[in-house]
Amino acid sequence: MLDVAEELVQRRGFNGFSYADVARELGITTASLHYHFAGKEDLGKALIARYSARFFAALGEIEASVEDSTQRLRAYFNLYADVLRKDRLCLCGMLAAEFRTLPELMQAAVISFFETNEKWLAKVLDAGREQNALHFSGSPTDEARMIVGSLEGAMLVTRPLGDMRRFQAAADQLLTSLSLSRQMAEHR
Amino acid sequence: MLDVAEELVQRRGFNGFSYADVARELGITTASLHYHFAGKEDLGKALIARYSARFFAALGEIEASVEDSTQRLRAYFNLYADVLRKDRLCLCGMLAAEFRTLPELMQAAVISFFETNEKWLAKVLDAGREQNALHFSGSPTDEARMIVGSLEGAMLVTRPLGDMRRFQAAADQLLTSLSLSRQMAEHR
DNA sequence: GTCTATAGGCAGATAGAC
DNA sequence: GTCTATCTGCCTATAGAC
Repeated sequence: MLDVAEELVQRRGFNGFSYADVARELGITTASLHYHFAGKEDLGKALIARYSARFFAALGEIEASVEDSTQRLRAYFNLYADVLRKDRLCLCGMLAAEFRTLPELMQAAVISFFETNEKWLAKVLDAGREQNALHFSGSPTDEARMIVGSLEGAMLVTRPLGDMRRFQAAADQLLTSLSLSRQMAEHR
Repeated sequence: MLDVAEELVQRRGFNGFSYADVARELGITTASLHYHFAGKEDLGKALIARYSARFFAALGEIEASVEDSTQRLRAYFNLYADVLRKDRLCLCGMLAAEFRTLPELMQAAVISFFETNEKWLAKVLDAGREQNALHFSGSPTDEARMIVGSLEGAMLVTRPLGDMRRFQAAADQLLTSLSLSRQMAEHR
């Protein structure tokens, strides 16, 4: 149920799908859907909550299984690539576009997703720089924000153009610029 | 008429506004709107056409009035910042999110916008590198794609978070990394 | 939990008078 | 060009039977 709705939102947007779409796909009626999610806002909140939980769990998984900072970044970028490969946008990236049309509680949940996401990334960046494995000029927070924006934007623009390599090129370039050992160090 | 519709699409998305919204704002009826734009798709096509024309005219203006490559980039980034300052997304960035729900001709027009946009930017980047004013590792085309994605994404994520400085920080970082003279040169 | 049935509203769109 | 009036369809949502 959430699976079907999630796919629809990530592909078509929150304003681009209906209860009827979800119900048809599941072979049930819209009335049944309303039993589980009284209103579309409830469904939306549930979707963000589950997506966030899964995403942050994946971040924890990366921390647990990957030591190297560069490899952690690579794994992090892969989370986005996996979404895009399924011809979807990041759920919260899509909702960010539709932000002005969303109920308040959904807006707050979207903001919270990005803040937590960027906080985790900033931590990884900070640690990587500490170990002299990653190199960037500004604060870890600013760098994290820049990276999240770039990844979300790369997904956004890649999908219409339909060439997955475009996203990969952007991700590779981010990774390269962070890994190059001499470039930024000289300017600190 | 197009002004009102454009604002609505850039703020709320193509699926997030109606003929009634436009008509109300203008003090006319939806029937009158249908006289000028038979269907929503026609309105959408007209919006993209005008937005693209205006955007590309602005690019021409930059070429005509600014010589320095770095300053051209700065002016280019400012086009995006100006849109965001009005609490809007790039029209085609918004439509890229909703891509899967758009009529075919609108999809084609969105793709065309990005291709022309990136072609212009790649030309500026190439010239700048030629003059040793800009520095990047891959092809001008790849770099242009990366920049467009980053700018679109920065707008996307900045708006919900509501802090314009976030976009500026991302733009500055792009500009800085392109301007630094030593970093990439060593790795060519 | 799922159904049928239906409400009430708004969407995009059209006919025809002025 | 703009209007009134209207259509048809889809949307979210609810009542109540099974």
